[in-house]
Amino acid sequence: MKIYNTLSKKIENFVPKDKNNVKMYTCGPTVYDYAHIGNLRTYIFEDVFEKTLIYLGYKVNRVMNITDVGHLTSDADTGEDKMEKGAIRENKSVLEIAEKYTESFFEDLKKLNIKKPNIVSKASDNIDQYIKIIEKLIVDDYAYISNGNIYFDISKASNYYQLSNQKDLMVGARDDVEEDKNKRNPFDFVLWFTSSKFDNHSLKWDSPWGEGYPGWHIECSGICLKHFGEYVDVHCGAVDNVFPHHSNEIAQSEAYLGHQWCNYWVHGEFLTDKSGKMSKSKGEFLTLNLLISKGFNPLAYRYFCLGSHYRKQLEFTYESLETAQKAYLKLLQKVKNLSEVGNVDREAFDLYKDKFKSALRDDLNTSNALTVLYEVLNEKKLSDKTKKSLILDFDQVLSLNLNQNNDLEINSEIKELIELRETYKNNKQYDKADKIRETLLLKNIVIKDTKDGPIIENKE
RNA sequence: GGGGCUAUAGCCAAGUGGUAAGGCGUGGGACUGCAACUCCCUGAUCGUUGGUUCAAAUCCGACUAGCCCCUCCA
Repeated sequence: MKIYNTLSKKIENFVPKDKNNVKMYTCGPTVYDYAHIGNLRTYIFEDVFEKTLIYLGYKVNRVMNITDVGHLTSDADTGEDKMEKGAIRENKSVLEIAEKYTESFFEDLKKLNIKKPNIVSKASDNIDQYIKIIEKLIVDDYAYISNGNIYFDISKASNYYQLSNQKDLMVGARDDVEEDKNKRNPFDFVLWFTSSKFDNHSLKWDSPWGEGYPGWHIECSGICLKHFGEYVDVHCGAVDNVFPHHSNEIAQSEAYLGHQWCNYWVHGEFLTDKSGKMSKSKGEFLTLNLLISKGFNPLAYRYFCLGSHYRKQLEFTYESLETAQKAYLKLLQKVKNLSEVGNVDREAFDLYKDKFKSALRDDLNTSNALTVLYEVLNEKKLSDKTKKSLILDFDQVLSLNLNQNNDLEINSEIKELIELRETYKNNKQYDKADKIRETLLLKNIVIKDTKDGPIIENKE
């Protein structure tokens, strides 16, 4: 398949190092608060990516980290730990915070039909691994100690600019970030914090450099190296990770390994709103549960994301989500209406499956993939059976629950009501007939009059 | 200040040199007691402006607008 590689800034052929086995690393959440739907967009994209690879015949081994320590708002001495901040906010321990939001994160993934990665690893479970890496980096002179903290020395990494081409660092581009005076070079980043920074930090571990905790970037490198060894095929995240997070990961990992490490870097774009990037501190904090409480189907949000391209910013408005939901429910309905009779036309099946594959193979063009789905649905020459098998096949990647059946249980009471309504209709007693329709609706049953008599359906 | 992205109908969006896919919505029609469902019909010359070319939404330049990153964020 073809995929855009941030490393080369080109669409490239994706070729794993080991034939059909793909090693995929995806940056996970920092679990200090609920995920907002912008965060979730990235996980939807990664899910589609993983499922596409599987659909195309690859075996995918995927690792994701859960950041429960070390993610600071700044390296400077005033920088706060996000986890610690969350704990204070909710008057809970850091561990409780981590547990609570990890759980809610995976609940969100489940609602969006996102497959859980094979391996999920907590940052705090891999301290030994970070220490091992940092020790070697110090020995090899890639890292130095300053004011108790260990920093990676960027001047030693010749490959540092390959990912972001970032050459001019504007220190303190954000007002709320202060410069870390302990660094030799502003690009240097922390590998290990010691107690010199925060005496009251609740999570700390022994290390050769004193009690402390790891920096944010070493966490992903550590977990990735631990599970995948010397090479990883593809590393994903959102665009804001390109610099500094992923640039730093490359620097430290390749310094540690002594050779090139990851061939493909794939990044998802942001979900924005009218004012720009979606964030937890600005504007409405849009969680998946909030959307659900407003009557949206989580999979309508997935459909909304699928309609766009992962490398394009997508602006969220309630209007467009409503449009997506309407289209999604309509799609479900149409698939539901397909009958199971007839045979599958193998030739047509293969033809459309190829089309669908081509769309995905083309840098995950999900929008075109959906178009193929509609093409199948609207093609008059195809039997319902063929359509249904194709659509269910596509749904392995799309994961839109298109396989819902319309198997509604009709008990005798309902049957009688329907028959009674027919009688009223025939007698033109429409007010009574409509009353029955309302009664059934209260039981979540929708009745529709067709040429062949009334049919009933579950209310969506 | 440095780095990068985007700009196609009301909305989402495909398109990577040969005279604009698809979805939603809108309007009209068929069906219906009404409604819903379903079906049919219905719209844009592609931010602006130069240029390259027989031919450009597609390539090049300028401009305009918006967004992102530069140690919180997916």
